[in-house]
Amino acid sequence: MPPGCMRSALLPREFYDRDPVRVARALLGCLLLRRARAGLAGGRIVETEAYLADGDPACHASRGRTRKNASMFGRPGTAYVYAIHSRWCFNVVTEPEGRASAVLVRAIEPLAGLPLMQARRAARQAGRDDAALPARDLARGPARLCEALAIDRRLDGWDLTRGTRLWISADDGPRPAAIATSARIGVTSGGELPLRFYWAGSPFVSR
DNA sequence: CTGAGGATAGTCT
DNA sequence: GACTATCCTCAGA
Repeated sequence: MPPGCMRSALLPREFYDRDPVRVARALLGCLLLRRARAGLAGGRIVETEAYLADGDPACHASRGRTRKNASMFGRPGTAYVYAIHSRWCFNVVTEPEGRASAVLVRAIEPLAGLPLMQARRAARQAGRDDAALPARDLARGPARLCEALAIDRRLDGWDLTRGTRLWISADDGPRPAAIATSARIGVTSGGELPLRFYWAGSPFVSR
């Protein structure tokens, strides 16, 4: 861990209690951390996407509450983890409880627990080459990120402000010199809204 | 009970 | 850029 991590501060609930676009931008540069029995792993958030409570068909809560998206309706700072094609995606709930907006964390720059992340990622690809994956490929993309950090449905609904198991900290390390914007990746409904944000120039961004 | 669909990623052209 | 494996949830009958 770089020195900056030592002075990192757990993000309070108020951080998440605002519109998802602001949260998505503010999360760039923050540290996503995961502690499990196997050890600590995590890194710097470099890519996010916002999903809006109003007028956003791509938002999972747009057609009301179901068992699957229930945690989206929870307090700001709650984790929303869902599966697509047998892979996991990790979101942070934003705005006051019941609004059901969120930010999808799409990629991190791995900083802590690289061997652990490599082992987790290699496990799925068992049978392929034995070479360890480069840091760049450990957590580039939402499903890869969850695999590297061992995030699955057991963490759906987890309170990120607790500061255990899975949490996010501010960091006084580098901040993005520029935040790039684009349409969200893979969304079939919701148009071309510029709701994807990423650290311009970072090699750890997906695509 | 059945079928459609999905905020992916790996592979091929 | 296109194709698709693969599986869980949900809506509809």
